[in-house]
Amino acid sequence: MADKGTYYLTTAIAYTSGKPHIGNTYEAVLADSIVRFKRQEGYDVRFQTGTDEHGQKIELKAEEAGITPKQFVDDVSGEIKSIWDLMNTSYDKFIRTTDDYHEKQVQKIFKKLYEQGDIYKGYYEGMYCTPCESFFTSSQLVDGKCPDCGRECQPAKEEAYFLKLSKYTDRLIEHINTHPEFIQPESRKNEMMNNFLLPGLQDLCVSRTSFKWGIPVDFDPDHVVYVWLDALSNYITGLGFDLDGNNTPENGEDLFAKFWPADLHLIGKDILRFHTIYWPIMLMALDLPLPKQIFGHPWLLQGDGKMSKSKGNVLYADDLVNMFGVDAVRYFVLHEMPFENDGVITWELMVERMNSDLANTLGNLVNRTISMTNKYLGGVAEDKGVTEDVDADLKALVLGAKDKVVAKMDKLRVADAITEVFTIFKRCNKYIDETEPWILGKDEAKKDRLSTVLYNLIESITIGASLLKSFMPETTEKILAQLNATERELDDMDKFGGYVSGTKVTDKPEILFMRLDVKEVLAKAEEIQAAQAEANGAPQEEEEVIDIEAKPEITFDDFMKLQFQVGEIIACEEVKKSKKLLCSQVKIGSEVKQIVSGIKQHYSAEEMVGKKVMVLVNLKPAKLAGVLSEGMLLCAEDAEGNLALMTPEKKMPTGAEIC
RNA sequence: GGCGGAAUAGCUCAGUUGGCUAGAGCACACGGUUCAUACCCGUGGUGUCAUGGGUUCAAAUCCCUUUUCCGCUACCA
Repeated sequence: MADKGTYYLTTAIAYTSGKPHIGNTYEAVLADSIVRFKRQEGYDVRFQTGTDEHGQKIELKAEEAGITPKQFVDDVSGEIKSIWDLMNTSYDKFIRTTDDYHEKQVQKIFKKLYEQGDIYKGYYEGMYCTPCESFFTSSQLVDGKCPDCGRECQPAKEEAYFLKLSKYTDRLIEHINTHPEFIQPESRKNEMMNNFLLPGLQDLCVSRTSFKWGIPVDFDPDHVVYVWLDALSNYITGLGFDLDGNNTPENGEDLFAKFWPADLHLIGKDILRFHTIYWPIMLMALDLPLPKQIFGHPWLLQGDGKMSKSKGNVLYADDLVNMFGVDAVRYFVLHEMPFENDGVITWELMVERMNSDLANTLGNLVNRTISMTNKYLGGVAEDKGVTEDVDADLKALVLGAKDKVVAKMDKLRVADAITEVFTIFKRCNKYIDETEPWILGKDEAKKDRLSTVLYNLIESITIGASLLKSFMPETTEKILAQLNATERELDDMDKFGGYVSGTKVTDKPEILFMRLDVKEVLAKAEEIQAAQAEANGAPQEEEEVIDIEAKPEITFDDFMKLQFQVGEIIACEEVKKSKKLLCSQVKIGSEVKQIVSGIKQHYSAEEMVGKKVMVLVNLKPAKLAGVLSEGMLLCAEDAEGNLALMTPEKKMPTGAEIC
């Protein structure tokens, strides 16, 4: 096999705040199928994945669980690794951002950038929510309030270190413009350019003092390194990179020298900005070469309703594998994912693909071929050279498949590549109909033709199964074992006839993929959902309790300053410019007030009309999204941010005082 | 609000620089077949290619109107 050079691929490192669902798992499988194919093509491959383990969220989760952050991330990282293993991903390196060599290099990088003036100390200004201990930008606020808890935020500032981005912006724009393949899919390029690069970048905050669970800034111990400088560096620290040039070799090899720059960073489309702007600038500041390509893949979404842990309808890889098997799940996530748009996953769609593609087209083909070989030829198909016109068409298609798959994979069109492989199997099924072996089998004079036909089939399936290896490695093995064939190298796929004539196939063909009944699968899925809901949401449903931060005590006089009345909503419309606001005309006594509320996601304008609600009447009028609001509709809010309007429990006239 | 993208068969989508009767898969119907996991093969669409207009010998493909959906909008990992 030709030596094609090196190929270094990374996935994003998974955040260890909880068990990854099938959407996260997809990325690992996609990456795996790409690197497996590269290996098949003859590249010297390095495949790195891992976990991102720092941050405030983890500190809080660990505290909730009553364990140390390290214990917490050890558990979750282990779970993620075991899912990656379950999915048969062939990573060479599983990095953790709590690994000591990583932490050490991040500290060195931080210090160097500080010393050369690319990182400076300043103040991080923003809106601060005291109970949540979180900073937000003004654009993140919802109606001027904390997006997490809905309470007022105060302008505040915190000492922080910043990475200067402006210095490298022009170079980055130049790089992006001269390397059209750098950002994939290309449509994302515009978003980065128009929203960030061209208007000018704000400097990036790279340290925090508000929590401790992070890599300490060694020369300023009040600070921990914040998120991206830590997380993104994994791509080089995982190769043994050392800032002073003393790279740590692995098995005697300097991997950084060998594999950097990366050929592909495979990430979700939501973190493209960090990989196409901040990471390249960090590398420029370190005077290191930029990765060759960054591909922001689309998401795999749940079909029926939003994924929610409390509903118990989150799909996890292990549940799917239990139901369908590893390769079927791999096939599904790879096949169902279009290139630029999000894909959909449901139990029904899984069953459909499983039955029609895997059981019917592929599994049944292998099965019928082997059973005919046994039935008519005692399990031994020989190439007797008795050909007919139909053979040429079959051979042409089978031999042409490799180049098509290669072309698709070069463009990272993995779903299309799999489809190309399956055209082989479909063509084989047609070939059986064209040649009708069961008729040949009845005529002793046609035995040589029959043998040739079955040989052609076995040879075609051998090639098809070998091409399938990157996507469904276990299936490839099973098929080849049943045919007693050896795997065909990619370079040998331009010749027909590699299968050793006269080999005996298995006399006990195993079913590769069992057909499934949709109803049975859905019934089992419901059991899984119920179990999940019980594990995650049951206590909440029984009796959910919410504790909120206590506000300072007020006097009765303070309370009496507030005027609450029953109001009737007589008209309501959406505020056009806003995603969250509804504008209501509220009749309070004989007066009508206009009130804007952030409840569009919970109530439609139509259903608002006619409701009697609790209104804070003497609130100072304010403009929300340019619309005047003369009061406030009061709502109860649960932990997930769902709102419920307060309405009088008995019939009350509009204008009635609430006291 | 700003920038960008998309609207094609019941469903999911292909349609390269404008050019032969607009395609694939799934689903559905009918026919064939029986080696096989009730499987496989064949046949079947009058689709206003979202809308209205324009450029052209020729437009799903280029330009403009309108409508609807979607993405991004900065420090969230």
